[in-house]
Amino acid sequence: MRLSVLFARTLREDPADADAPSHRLLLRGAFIRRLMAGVYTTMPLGLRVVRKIERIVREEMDAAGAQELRMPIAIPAEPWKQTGRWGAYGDELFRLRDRHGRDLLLGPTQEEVVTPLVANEFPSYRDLPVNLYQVEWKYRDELRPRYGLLRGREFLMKDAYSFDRDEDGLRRSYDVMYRAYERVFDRCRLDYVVVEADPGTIGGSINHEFMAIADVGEDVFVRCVNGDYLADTEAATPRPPDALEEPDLEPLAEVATPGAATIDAVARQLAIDPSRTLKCMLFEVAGDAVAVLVPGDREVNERKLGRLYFPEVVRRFEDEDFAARGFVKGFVGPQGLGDDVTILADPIVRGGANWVTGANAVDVHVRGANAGRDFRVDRYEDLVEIREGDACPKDGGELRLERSIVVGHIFQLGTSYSEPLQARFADEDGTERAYQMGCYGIGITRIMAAAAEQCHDDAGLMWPRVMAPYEVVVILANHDDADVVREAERIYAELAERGIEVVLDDREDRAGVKFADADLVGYPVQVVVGRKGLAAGNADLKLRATNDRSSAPIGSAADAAVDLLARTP
RNA sequence: CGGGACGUGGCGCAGCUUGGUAGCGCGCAGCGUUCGGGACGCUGAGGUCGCGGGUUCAAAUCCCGCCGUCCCGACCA
Repeated sequence: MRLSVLFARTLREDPADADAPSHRLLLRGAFIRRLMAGVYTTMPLGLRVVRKIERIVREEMDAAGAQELRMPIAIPAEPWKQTGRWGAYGDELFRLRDRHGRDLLLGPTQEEVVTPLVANEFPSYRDLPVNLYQVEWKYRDELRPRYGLLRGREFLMKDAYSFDRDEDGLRRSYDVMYRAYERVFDRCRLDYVVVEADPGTIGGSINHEFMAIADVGEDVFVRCVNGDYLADTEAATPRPPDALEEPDLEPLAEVATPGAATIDAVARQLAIDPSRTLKCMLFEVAGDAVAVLVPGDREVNERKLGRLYFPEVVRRFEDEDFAARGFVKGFVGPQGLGDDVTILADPIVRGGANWVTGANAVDVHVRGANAGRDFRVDRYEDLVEIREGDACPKDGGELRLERSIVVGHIFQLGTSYSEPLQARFADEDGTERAYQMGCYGIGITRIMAAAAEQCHDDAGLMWPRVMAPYEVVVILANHDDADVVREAERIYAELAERGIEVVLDDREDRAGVKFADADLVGYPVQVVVGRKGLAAGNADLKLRATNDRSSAPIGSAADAAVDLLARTP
């Protein structure tokens, strides 16, 4: 390819509405162009990157025994109504209606298509297991698209679906995919971690997230500095401090705290650290009141609480609840709560004594409240929001919060789709059973953005070899010099001949413009052919990954480029 | 959907407070000089000032409504 004809105009300045490095650089490098919020045209350079990622994914899926097919994007709503997702997916679903008034949707994921399909085609246990995948554009009307390709409303995803006879089979299929995913992300040279994710409200199914480390990532996870613990913030459990050995118990005493209805106000009035206070949060679960105790400087993680009571819904007390039960908002303390209130405490509370907490009366708190003596704790449960610096549950090491981008997510679905869709196969004993399903997603366009986040410097992108749009750029530094042109053309042809993906920058621009563009677009290797180098019989090379420059005799410039390419990550 | 900011040639911005001929830089086209880290000179093309309404002799500028975009939050493969 010659850059003089390539449909790619780089931008000299940062676009005003791009903030994240990947968004900024992909726009500037002419990989993508925005059409509307969260929807982008993939330009020729960008499409080459996408294709390369797809190829890696396809190779690993095929190697794992999955079979590629291609399912429609515009799909009927009926099966979605059966699984309940027509309603549950809410406004995120792109809905449309055909001329006959039938409801359709643009697929955000394809369980409702693939499941009935498999039930029709493979109705016997002898057909199983089977794993089907596709690489197709997905549509989700995100609440807030952002960061360019990182959260788009249209995005390219590889989605795979496994069907097994039983749970053992599902686990085997899942393990195979888990390992295939590791190979995909290893080959993509991503710095990533795998975490067992919050089972959430899907129903306690096992699932893992593959998360590429990036500052702009939307998902926060914790990692022990000693490297032995990784967890999603929604699942992370800090090691509680040791219980006090022989606490010097103060007497319980009331203290006036006029107007101090917040932890901060109480701490200020009494001149104590917020961590000395005991926060008592009230929730309503199935008509009963639940109190959660955490130190005043900590937050309750309501997702953890929700999981504890799933499928019951946990709701934070509102003003009416306080009024109805006679609690004083801002002055609630556990010592006054009756037997009808379940009192949960985070284990961290064991490490403290002589708490300052509400006295269950307006403008009054108490000092010296102690568990056991002054109030009871029905159960200790992990309910605290993890934070930077907490102790690792495994070795007590310091926990650090890091951000990441979810590039892959795999689930053991079980029968949660096959049951409502009545997708059953005949088992060996003749009975009908619902398929045990797994689903496995990889965000192709998201990998592209994540790689851009991880591989760039001030000058531009630094693609790993496997996803670079082209491997080598031959820069013709003086387009008006016949010798330079001849040598550049020769090296370009030789590299192409050797199967290297190469572009020739034959534009009539000054050398500086070409150098800047080469750095911006991020070709792994640059070969500069110009008058200056030629006078010494050399071509000059640059390895973008390190920005190291070198020279090679013009006659062996192609060899030198190939050698350098081999040194690109 | 809540909070914030912004919308002026392809891109980045000024002009708006105090209404009166629509500007600058980059890019684009032509000519010339330059030519290994985003050159310079001259000439030129290109704009419903997001859209609609209102005030006014007169609106990019003031008022009302809407739309769009980005950031934070809620939410989420």
